[in-house]
Amino acid sequence: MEHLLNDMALFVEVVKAMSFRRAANATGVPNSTLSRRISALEKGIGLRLLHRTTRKIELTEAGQLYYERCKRIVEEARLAHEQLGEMLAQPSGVLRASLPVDFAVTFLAPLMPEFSSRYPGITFDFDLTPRRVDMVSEPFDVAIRMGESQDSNLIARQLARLPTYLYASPRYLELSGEPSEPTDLEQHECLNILKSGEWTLHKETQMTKVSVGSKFVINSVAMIRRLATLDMGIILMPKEIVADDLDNRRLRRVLPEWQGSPASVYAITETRLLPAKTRCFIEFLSEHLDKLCISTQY
Amino acid sequence: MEHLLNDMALFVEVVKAMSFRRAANATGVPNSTLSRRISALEKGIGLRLLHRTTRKIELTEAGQLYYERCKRIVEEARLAHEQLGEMLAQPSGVLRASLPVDFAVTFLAPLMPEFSSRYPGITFDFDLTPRRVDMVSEPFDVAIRMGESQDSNLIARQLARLPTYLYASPRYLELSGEPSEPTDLEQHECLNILKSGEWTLHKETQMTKVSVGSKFVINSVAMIRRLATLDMGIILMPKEIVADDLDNRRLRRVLPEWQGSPASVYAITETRLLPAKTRCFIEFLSEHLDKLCISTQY
DNA sequence: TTTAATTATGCCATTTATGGATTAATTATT
DNA sequence: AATAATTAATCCATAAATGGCATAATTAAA
Repeated sequence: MEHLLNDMALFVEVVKAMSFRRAANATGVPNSTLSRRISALEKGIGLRLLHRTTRKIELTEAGQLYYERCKRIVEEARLAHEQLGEMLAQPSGVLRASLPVDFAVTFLAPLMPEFSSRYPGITFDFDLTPRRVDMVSEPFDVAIRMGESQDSNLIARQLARLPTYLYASPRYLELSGEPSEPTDLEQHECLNILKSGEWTLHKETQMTKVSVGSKFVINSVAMIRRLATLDMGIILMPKEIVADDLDNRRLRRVLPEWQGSPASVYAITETRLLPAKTRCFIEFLSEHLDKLCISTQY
Repeated sequence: MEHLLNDMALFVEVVKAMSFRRAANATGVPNSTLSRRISALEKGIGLRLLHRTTRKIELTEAGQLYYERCKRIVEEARLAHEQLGEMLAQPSGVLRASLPVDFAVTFLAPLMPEFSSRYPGITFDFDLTPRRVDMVSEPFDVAIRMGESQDSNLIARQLARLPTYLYASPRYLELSGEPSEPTDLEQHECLNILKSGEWTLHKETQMTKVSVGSKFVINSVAMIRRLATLDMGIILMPKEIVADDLDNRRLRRVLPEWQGSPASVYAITETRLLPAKTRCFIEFLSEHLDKLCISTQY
């Protein structure tokens, strides 16, 4: 009793084909179903729409009237879906993203000129407030997170695994001595994001874990990096973050044979049913950050 | 995967209520169904339409766009159905009927002034060609038939059972003698529709059958009646048919204690799903012919 | 007139959707 | 801060729709 809308579409098909059978062939809906659905529609309305003879069908007066209306309605519905399809295919609209400021400044900013010119229809609304994984209540299209963000019922796609390296300022190393083995780090001030107590280091096939300590608990990469340039300790992070400091010799690499566990970058969305703008953004980031990984891996 | 059209309507309801629960209350569709149908719609389109939190829902960009389209489409569909509903309720249009000429002249014609003024929106297309029960191929809204017309898969509604009486011209009775018992009829020229050989006669609780013969096989009531007025035999028919002849003394009743089996009048339609014009016509005939039956029964 | 072809519908086993109660989760209230 | 209340999503037994096949009925062709 509530299939009226869909039956309308079937009715339009039958009338267009002027035959149940041809409509069945055209639509893939079996003729038994067509026949039953049209009958149900007629009963639902209370009027016969088609005069059926075994050889051909004709519209009744009511059917003629109804068809004219239905044709338009079904057509408009098709257009509505197509329009949404374009939204799926043609990236446009406002892209609302929540990102860590350090990721935005270091990785995203350099990619924006190309992205923006490739997808001129997209405008941007970036929120760099740290850690806001509300996603469900906040109207973000996507959030970028670094580290392991395993929030339940959110979709996390890994964009990159950035290799990390150890850095310190020349003056810090002068004062505290340069470590020559990973275990030496336990005697040093190791500035870490949050208060985790263990760094995993790799050298070719070797792997070792060192528990590291620090006076600081800080949730800002920029601040940790700034402290490192002020000779406050050793840091472990992707080289891109400290590229400037390396150029200016404010920092230099420590234990250059060793590297830390890659820092994962995730794009987090509330659903997999994404509009084109979001899909393109994530895809673009994934491609370009992947390149970055490969180019710096070795 | 093919419920898109109906899900559109549900989506509109949910958005109007801005809540699955309220939409469920408003529409009677359980919220579990709403939830599943909206999800199916989103998967079908490939885009999320609603941002759901446990406390409230919001439209996504795509949802906003889609809603504006859907609202209009659903509204138009509702209007289309209402318009057809009016067709059901407000009798109008051309009424195409096939009727026996004798029925039309004798019974229908006198009723037409009242019917026509009660339903001014109806115009008429009467076909008085004898016996055309095509119905399915011919675009008749209704056919009136007298006698027993038990055509399969056509809907026959009995409009009246008209009592029949025996009539003959005074001169015929002079020449052939006046029957005093039903069995006397077997010696007379009994003019009959078609070539049936038996008349069933009633007198209060008595019933008797007489086999009757005639030189004629005729399928026209008018012709039989004309022959009777020309002293050619005895006829058995409703009194209304011969009312004029009775007034003019061209015919008078024979065996006045006896009457024949009632002649049934049927309205035959192809379907029960009738537009108002047809329903009103049949209803009107039924009422007025019924009155006729009762008034003449005794 | 007979034959063949075409079409809508009835039937029934299978697939699919439904709906009431439960669950998980979040907001408003105390 | 903790509780209560409200809401959307999930589960599963039941109900309904589907689709392939057979049938009836009719027209076109032979």
